[in-house]
Amino acid sequence: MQINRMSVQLTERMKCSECPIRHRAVCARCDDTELERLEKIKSYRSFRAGETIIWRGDDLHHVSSVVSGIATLSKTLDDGRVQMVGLLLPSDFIGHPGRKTLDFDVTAATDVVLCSFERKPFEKLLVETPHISQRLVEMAMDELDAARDWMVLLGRKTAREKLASFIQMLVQRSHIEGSGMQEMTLPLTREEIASYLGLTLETVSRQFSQFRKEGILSFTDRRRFTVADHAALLEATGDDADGGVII
Amino acid sequence: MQINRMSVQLTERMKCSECPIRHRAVCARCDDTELERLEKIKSYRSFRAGETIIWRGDDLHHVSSVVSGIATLSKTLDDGRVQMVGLLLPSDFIGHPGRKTLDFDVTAATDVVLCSFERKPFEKLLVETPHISQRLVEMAMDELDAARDWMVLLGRKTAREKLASFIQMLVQRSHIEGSGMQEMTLPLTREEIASYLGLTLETVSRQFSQFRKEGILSFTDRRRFTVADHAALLEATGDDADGGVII
DNA sequence: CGGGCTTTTGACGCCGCTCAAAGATAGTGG
DNA sequence: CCACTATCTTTGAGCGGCGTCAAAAGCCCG
Repeated sequence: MQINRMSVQLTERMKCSECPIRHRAVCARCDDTELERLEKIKSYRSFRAGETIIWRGDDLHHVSSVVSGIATLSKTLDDGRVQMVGLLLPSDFIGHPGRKTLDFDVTAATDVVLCSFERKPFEKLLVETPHISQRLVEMAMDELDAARDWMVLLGRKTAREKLASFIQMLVQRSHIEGSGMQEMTLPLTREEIASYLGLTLETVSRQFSQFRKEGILSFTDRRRFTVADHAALLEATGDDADGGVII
Repeated sequence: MQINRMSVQLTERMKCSECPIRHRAVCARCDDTELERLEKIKSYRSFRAGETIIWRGDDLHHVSSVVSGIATLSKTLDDGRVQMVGLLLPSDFIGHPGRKTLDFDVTAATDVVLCSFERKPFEKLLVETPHISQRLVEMAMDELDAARDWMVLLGRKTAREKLASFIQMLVQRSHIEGSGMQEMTLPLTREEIASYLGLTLETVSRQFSQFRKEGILSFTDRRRFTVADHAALLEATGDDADGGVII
């Protein structure tokens, strides 16, 4: 765990029309006029890996889209048990229209760049421009679907199935066309993966070792690996042939 | 489990303005004009306890609000393991704007009455009347919050904590003012509760017995009970003093 | 009264947690 | 550039909570 300094850095201005997440983020359906209004209240903010972006209960001054990097949402029980409740990838949205705090911590797992909007003006826009709330419904519904797949994983899957499902999700996500064995990098530590899967870090480590022994995964490094036997990985997820999608 | 006959029954017409869920359902923010448009495409449908309302993958002809009763959302793995992924109470919404199927089964846990809208016209309305999509965002966000609390329960809580949290949720929900020990009725069987909590029905039963032995719950019947020691129940949830809200 | 559910309770075993220690890696400062 | 330290990861040993299997008891409805 790294020290959480307030080292927010402003990134140079970028035109929405040139934004890499333009077509998938909350602004996806906006027309030029709406985009102009968004431009006025937006700013880019950067966070280093390990930094906390938002603490549970903090007053939210911004709502944001993830432009690059990976952030985690997590909840902590009184006695210190932690459960990750969300994984934010580029284009995902942070914020809860109608409320001014979040009930979980948001942390940068890797270096992260956010496109942030001031909350108040954004909520005004939300009422006035249907394209944004329509897109927000879609995104919230998709996230609900993902949350439900995740609940099946947490409630019913074995440690082996959980880890296989997690890796399969990573593969599907980074698999931007062009099959074949490409090297993958784990965006999370063993402890974070354990927190994601409702396991302990020791169990996660043991299951990784097991997959390595079985020739399903091949590690070059503790963070970098390739899927050597994709069929076996799918088999290990416990899902239907297709491999249930998680997020 | 009961046989799932297609015994959908039409309920007599009711004016939206007199609807018991008028102020909390998807139509909460609608003005009279919008309500009139909704009236034209709405119909009431009733289901008996145990009936399946929608099968995973079925073409959706309607989207609906629960008017009365309790419905469950559940997912089944290949080998038969089942995880409940949602519990629908009056005013909750069934449907996924932009898709024509659901990825889970919807089942009536008790007798259920739905207020259903034809899907196509509803989606048209969604684009044209911002009040509906705004309300839908709110509801989806609330459900996401609930799903996240649920993930903590599934991933990190013990059997005892899970059951205590479940009962605490029931108490909070039915506790419509007027404290004191009021008798509660479990809306689900042991098996359904187990499916909700990521446990087996035997473990649920054992934990109920344990709470009875400890004098925390007092049963008059296997479905009816009162909370005899509310402080101890809260203590057993594993949450903060307030008792984390689930859904 | 009898048959089918639901629920309870017991016996037992295993998966994953806990505790512990050593190994690998990266970052820091001399 | 290397030693030192902090962090992350691996691996082992042991145990306990919860799942599995089994049987009996309670309850509802015909």
